[in-house]
Amino acid sequence: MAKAYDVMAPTCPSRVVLHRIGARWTVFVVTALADRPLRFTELKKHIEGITAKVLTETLRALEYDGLVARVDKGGHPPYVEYRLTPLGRSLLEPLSAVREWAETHVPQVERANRAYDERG
Amino acid sequence: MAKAYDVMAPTCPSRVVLHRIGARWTVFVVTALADRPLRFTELKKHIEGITAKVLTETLRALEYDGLVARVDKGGHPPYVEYRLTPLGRSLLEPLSAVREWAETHVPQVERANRAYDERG
DNA sequence: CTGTATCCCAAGTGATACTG
DNA sequence: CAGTATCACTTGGGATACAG
Repeated sequence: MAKAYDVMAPTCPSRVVLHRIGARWTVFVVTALADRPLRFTELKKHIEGITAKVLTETLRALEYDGLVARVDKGGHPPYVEYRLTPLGRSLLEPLSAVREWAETHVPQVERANRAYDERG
Repeated sequence: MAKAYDVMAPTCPSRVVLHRIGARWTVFVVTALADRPLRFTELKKHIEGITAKVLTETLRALEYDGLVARVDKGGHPPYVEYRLTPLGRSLLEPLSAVREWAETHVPQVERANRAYDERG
């Protein structure tokens, strides 16, 4: 029996999903929420360099896809926390593997870049 | 001792690497080359919907980063094949995990989308 | 604190046509 | 077969200011 979904097929919905989870900041947010829920500002501090606008967009997208839950606890000042859903948690391992690959293979990639440049 | 590289740091080179391997078509090319080397046209046929221009750009980027080797065997008509390097092969497992997650979780994501829409 | 609202820009992508 | 060359276009992303 054939696979139900195949990213190699141009109209397969899995391409949409793959594109979503491959969005620039997804891996950062999911990684940051791995251990515990975080509030908006905590997330922003954790993911250095992200702007409020982009963080908001990323969180909305993840919420839309059911990867992150937004929990509004109300009060003044507002208290909102974000946590991984079970679905989001299931993505943690694959994404962490990619993130770790990036962190551990910087030297090899840089070496390859230099080699390529020297060859012309 | 602290990690040598940390994607959460805004200037860390691992962010560049992560961005590169997160490029739209990287996962497709790496996946396609998992089992055997492929020629340009074979790759293009395999990854349905990719254009020659984008495939070329993706292959050049992967070559630059040392993930893919371009082997020109000459002749007429030209015979060029692309194969994963050991470095590229080491990326295969992480990327396949992400691709498989996308392929297996389409229903859950679609359900979350509907739920979100119904809530408003 | 938790966001929105604008505006702007560069990069990425895609369609099409062409070449060695 | 294995690409290049253009061009048009969209989208994502960043800066900044503001609001409930």
